[in-house]
Amino acid sequence: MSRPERSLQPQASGIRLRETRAAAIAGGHGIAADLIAVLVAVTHGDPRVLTLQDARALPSGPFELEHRSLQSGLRAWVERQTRHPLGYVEQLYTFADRDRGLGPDQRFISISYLGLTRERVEGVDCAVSWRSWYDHLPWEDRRTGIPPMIESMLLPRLREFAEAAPDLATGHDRLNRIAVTFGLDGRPWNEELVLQRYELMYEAGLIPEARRNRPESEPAPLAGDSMILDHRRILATGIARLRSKIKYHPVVFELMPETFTLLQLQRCVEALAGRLLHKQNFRRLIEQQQLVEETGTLSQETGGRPAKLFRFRRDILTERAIVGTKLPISRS
Amino acid sequence: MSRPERSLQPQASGIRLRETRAAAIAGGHGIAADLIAVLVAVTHGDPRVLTLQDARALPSGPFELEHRSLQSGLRAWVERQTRHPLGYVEQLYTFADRDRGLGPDQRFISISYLGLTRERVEGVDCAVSWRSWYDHLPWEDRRTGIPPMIESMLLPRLREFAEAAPDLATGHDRLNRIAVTFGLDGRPWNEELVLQRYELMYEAGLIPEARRNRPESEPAPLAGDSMILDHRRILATGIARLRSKIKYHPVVFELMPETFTLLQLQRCVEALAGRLLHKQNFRRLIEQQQLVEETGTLSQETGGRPAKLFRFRRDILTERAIVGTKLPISRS
DNA sequence: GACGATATACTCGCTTTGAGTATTACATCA
DNA sequence: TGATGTAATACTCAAAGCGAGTATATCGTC
Repeated sequence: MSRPERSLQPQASGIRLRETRAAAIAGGHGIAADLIAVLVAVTHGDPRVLTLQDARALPSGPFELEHRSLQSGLRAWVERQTRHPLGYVEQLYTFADRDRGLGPDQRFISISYLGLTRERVEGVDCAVSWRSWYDHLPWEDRRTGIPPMIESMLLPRLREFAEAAPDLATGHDRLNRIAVTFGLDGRPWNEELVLQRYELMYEAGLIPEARRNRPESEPAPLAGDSMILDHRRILATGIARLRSKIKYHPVVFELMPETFTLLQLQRCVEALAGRLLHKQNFRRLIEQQQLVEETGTLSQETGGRPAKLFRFRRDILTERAIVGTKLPISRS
Repeated sequence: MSRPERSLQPQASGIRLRETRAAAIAGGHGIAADLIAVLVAVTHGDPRVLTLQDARALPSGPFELEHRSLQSGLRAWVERQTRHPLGYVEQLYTFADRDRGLGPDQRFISISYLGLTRERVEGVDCAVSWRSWYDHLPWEDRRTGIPPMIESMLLPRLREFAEAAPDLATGHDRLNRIAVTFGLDGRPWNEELVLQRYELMYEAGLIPEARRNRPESEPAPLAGDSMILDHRRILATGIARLRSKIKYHPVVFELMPETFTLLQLQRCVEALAGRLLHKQNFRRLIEQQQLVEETGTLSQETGGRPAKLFRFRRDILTERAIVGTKLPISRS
């Protein structure tokens, strides 16, 4: 693929960039808007996210006056700079916490987006790369069992945090949050609690980003590769949203090639959810929802019996609105 | 209750306010941030929303530099001006469409929030009032059956819109959207599609707000009371979010008094969902989820057999994280 | 032609859910 | 005082959904 016109962000740190832009804002009442993207692809069974600055940052860019809307502004610079067709795009969250700004007179509003695409092999700037999101949040991947680092490292540190509580009630509360978010004491693991787990660890000081103004020379991050500012938090928000979304809306197909086998589809969902699925029941679910249709051809690359190739039935998106009711609605 | 220090918005139109604020922004690159709130309460079985300017606007205010964060900014001015304790607050969506601004050099970013509270009888400015949200979106209330205005007015106008399509494919697509969003031809009604219905009607020209620069003297709104700018759209977004949320998170209780009967709780959910529920199954659902506990006292005000009074088990919020899985997760 | 690997089909029991009927307990009024 | 209206609560039952399998088919490879 061709080289982008300019790199997504200068090699200088994100902080530096912000200073430059802040200076461009006139007068005392400065508010500037940033767009931040969590761009996701699944390749070789790995959920990946597009990063910059050697995996230290998510792509971000200014929202400018000439943009028609936030979403079109995002599409504009992502597609221009990565030459990626951006399929599904969804707004995540808008932040404007005081500590994101630079001083009392400047303020950054950051609007984050989740985007789904397919990874392309590109000859882009090597600072731009696709990374497994589990590099940044390793405790979220339970496909090969519970990661040992949870028991060996996270939980001891989290329990210390609970014990260091100022009073008994807070301590109990912390222990309870640990147990709920990490599925302890017989509680089920809930893969959607990505943000809750991140926040708990942030409070417990396990996230290096939490310690402000720390010198660059400090020891390596405790748990997972860290990122600048709150980018890892935004990543966690994106993962949480996606893990929840795949359950009631057929967005997985945005991440799949045109045709695929059911096992490939399953592996993709497993990559996102961070846990393994029951094969036969997964097939039943997909088939009864009529989300896919056979192409008529077979894939020989399976190693065993050839698998039927399927394609997503795009018309299903308009045909019915897939939402689940949990209310006992009266039909009479 | 005491009078607020100043009214939520000056009596001049919202547009006027924006001009004033825009002028306060220096230079050519002006971005200003607005906070807009959809404040919901349920009173006497009616879902209500706090409005200003004789129900023509939602409360909104500027996001200022001294605010700690967006959410605290919102809480600050809502609680100060309405003296309402704001329980549950959730971010809805951030807009910055070009036609929301005033010129090529100014831009408004609007961050909208959903807030749940309980209505209070207040001696406030009479321009501030609680209104049934069905005044603005009457087609959304199906508790007493399908509103006649759908068949008599909306559908004919929507079909006209479909027929006026530039080509056959677009026409088919429009008919399909009408059928899906309004549950025609045997399709089920889906109460969550509030925004989709609104947008369809907006495109069809059934929403007076869609026609810009129309003189104030024009005929009354076609369907539901209109609001300034895109406030009705934001209201629709809030309703949609809430209708979806009540199904997997116990937020209804934010709208209930301390103690309540199960029928009162049901009526509240029905008000939000815009449809009736099956009484016995509703009770079963509430009880098996252990969301409530008996207070031990009875309510005599039921008309028939006295009903047990319940209270929400607040501890459930931390005790478990209520989320539903739809993935066939393997347990072995 | 056995073996390993994967795909696909089919089964079975348990739980959940939709849609009832039956019974209980109050207020009101003839 | 007991018939009547109204609402609360208990209980039933069938169908659908879901978790967890077993069984069989079809390839490549040795």
